Amino acid sequence: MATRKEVADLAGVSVATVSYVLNHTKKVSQQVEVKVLEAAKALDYHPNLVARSLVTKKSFHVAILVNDLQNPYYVTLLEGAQEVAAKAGYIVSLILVNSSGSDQIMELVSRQLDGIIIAMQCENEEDIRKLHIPYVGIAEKAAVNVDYSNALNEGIHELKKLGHKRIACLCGLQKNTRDTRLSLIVRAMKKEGLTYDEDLFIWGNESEDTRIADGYEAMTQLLKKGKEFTAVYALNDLMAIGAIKCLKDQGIKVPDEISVFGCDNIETDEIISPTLSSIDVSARYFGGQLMESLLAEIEHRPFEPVFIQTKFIRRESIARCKESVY
Amino acid sequence: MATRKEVADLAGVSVATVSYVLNHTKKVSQQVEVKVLEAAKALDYHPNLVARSLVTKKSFHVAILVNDLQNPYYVTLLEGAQEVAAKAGYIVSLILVNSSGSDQIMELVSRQLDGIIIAMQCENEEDIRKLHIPYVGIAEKAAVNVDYSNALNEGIHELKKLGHKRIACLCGLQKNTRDTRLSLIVRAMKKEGLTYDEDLFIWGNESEDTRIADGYEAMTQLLKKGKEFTAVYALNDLMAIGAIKCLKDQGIKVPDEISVFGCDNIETDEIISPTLSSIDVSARYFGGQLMESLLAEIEHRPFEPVFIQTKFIRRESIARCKESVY
DNA sequence: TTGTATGCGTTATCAA
DNA sequence: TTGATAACGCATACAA
Repeated sequence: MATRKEVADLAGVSVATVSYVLNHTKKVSQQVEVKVLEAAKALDYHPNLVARSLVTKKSFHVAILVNDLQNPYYVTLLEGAQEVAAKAGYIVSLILVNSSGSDQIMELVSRQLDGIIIAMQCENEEDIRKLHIPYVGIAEKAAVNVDYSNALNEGIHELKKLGHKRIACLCGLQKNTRDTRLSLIVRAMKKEGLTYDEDLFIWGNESEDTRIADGYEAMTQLLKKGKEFTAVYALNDLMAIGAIKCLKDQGIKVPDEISVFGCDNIETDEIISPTLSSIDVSARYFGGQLMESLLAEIEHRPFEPVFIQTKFIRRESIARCKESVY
Repeated sequence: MATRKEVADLAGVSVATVSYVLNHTKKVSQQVEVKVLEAAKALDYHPNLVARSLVTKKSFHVAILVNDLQNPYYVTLLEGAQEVAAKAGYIVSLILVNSSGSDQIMELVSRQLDGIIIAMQCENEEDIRKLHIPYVGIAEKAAVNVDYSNALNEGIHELKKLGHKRIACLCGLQKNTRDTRLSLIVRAMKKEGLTYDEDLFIWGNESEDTRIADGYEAMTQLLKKGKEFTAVYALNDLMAIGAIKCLKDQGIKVPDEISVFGCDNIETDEIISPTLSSIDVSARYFGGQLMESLLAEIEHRPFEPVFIQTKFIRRESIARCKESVY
């Protein structure tokens, strides 16, 4: 690996001059410029970003914290974020946060990371704040918000129109977790004059019980209650898929007897049978905007808050209410 | 951010001594040890890994190159790799290689990365070799191999037993791409005395046409040929899922008229209907072992080559041949 | 056992 | 327009 000094020597100039031309940081004469560039090319010189980081205190390195990469939603979000970062010259590292713990998180400050995106329901956001590193999350109201209200209202309205009166909800998260979707779904139901029954809300045990198996489990619990319902909203599509599987296993027909819809509009929705109604949230765009806002904060640029609109996508999993009781 | 010097001052020792105790690199007296540790804790000191990298020339930073994160197979592989890396103190960055190009790859040198995992069908491996950075790929024979032969033999044998004679193959990759699975499937067919018909092999156009839509497209092409076949092997499950969708759309019943099996054993296999027969490849373990072998190379440790065994998983998508013709 | 001093490859400050 | 040279925070050879 050629160093800057070698380039300087070959070009017959000082290291400072090499910096000037390579970083376009000061005016240099045409003569030296070409000499330096030629020398750099001849030596196949690549600047050492580690050394640069040491003095500039900027690493152009950010991290994304995820805990459920098996959920395609987060993968798409990640793709969107990575793309934006790459375009801006940042490299993004993936931190899979699971049981193992937060020692990995403390490392992020040692590594001089410029910023962090928290792409998960985060319990210990406090730990991250203490790092004094710029970060953005997906949970709270922030610079980039997904506005679920439209789509949720639409979904509930659609169910109402089809005659559904008792709608259950597979929440995925623990009770009392503040999640926009969950408060909005309640509001949407009230708005449509539907009876809101706490017993039809199934909560998760862990911070994020939102996988297929969790949907299956939640539906099992719901059925066990023996309460009447004719439609189900699941926090996300994976849960909805699990729930449908459970209903099938119990010999209950979807959508003939129970209508189901989820959220995220993942690719699988159109593959399964019945195809799954869902809410499209532009996960890729969301991820991209999250990164944009993070980079803006890092670079002390202003960032205009963005509100991402959602859309209800009706597919086969929803049908007219048959007034059947479970 | 407290620096090592501040810790030294507070503890009343030299910076070298601080290094000695923090890195356990030299014997120090109990006295100084506690003094240093206390000072470090008091100042909430975190070593600057960037500075360390500059002198040690080790970044504990590796990259994984992927081009299709929408394929759960790669996600699982990534998870396995990341877990191993994290445990060894490495941070892993994700490089999404798409059309945009390879400028990102040159950056990896500048960032002093310790190693690279190429988790994709790679065209420009040459570019990466030129970086003179340790790397491992998934394509070629290497330190860690997935032995598909068992599972493929099993799969073909199973089909043979069920009366299938003409088996098509959706290859996903471009013709002449050397892929273990594709050469092995041919061998398996010959071994079972099945007629091998080139016309029943559908190739991809791009370097990796292996998504759901590609499977759909490949099956469309296959049907258009009008050649007889009663079973299909798809390079991976996504393609198989696309193929089944296509067959359904054409009113062809799976598995009653056509049997299908894929490869990777992704979660969706058990969700769709019919459930998809597949080959389990322990993607998580594979990813982990890839990382192990990379780290071994980086740290100049010996690495015992590993051969990952595969298993054929029979599910609903395969049934007795009805001798129907398409 | 502990301290001093040098270098890692940059950027940046100040002179020239 | 260019060049010395001092940081940046750490590791380490060598001295003490």
